[in-house]
Amino acid sequence: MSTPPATEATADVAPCCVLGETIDDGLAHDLAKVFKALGDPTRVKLMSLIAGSSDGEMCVCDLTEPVGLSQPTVSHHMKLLVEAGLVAREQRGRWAYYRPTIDTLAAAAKALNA
Amino acid sequence: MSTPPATEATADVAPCCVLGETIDDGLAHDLAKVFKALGDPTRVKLMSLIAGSSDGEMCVCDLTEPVGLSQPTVSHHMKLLVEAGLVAREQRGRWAYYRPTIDTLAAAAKALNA
DNA sequence: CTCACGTATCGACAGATGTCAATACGTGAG
DNA sequence: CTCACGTATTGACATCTGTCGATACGTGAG
Repeated sequence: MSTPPATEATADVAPCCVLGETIDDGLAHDLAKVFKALGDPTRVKLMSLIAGSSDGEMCVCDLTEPVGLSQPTVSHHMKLLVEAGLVAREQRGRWAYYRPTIDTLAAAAKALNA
Repeated sequence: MSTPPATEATADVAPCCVLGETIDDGLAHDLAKVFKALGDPTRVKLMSLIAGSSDGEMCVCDLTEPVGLSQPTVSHHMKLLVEAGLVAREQRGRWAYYRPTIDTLAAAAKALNA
């Protein structure tokens, strides 16, 4: 990426959006990052799988089969979800466990209802 | 696209998503379509502009300047938002007015909390 | 009808994105 | 330490996406 060195990592949606006020460039960028992370059917499925799991968390090894993609690809998608702040990653032993951060999506959606 | 000829036009999010149940391919596709439409800072701004306007609706001519893009580009973005079911288009005279359909986003977000 | 004007479509192009195979990294077991 | 195994990174490639200029389409004014 020609990534602007700024900002980054777990874009946290920001406070609000008063009626009649237009959101600024930075907020628009952060919101878009969250929505873009969910703008792929595979990642939607991943989110659904994790959210719907009995423990509320899953490791990569459990996710590759349901979505039918290679391990590196799933790992890539999970990284995007983490960077968007939609899931949290926790390393336990050799496994990486992911759990949803549902508030992020709710906050992003709320910011647009304005 | 190698687009499946099926489905299409104003993807309407679908009913639900019970806890413990994984969403199917079609629903994942529809949800992704909605989120992808908001996965661009320009479109986030456009949504915000329209939602925040006093009349609750705006025409393309009022949108080009705030986002600083050409008319064809704005028209293109609006088309995507319409196809995602996030805004409704109404032609009145020579102008095309757009108004938000906020329920679409709320329903999509809800489907993921599952 | 003809014209002006707001909007949509087309063609083109640079850059982003999803995917994989190959490989590197980290951690627990022996 | 060494090895096996789960995960992440890299490099490559086809496709998708955002943007523009040029142009076509539709509608109200004259």
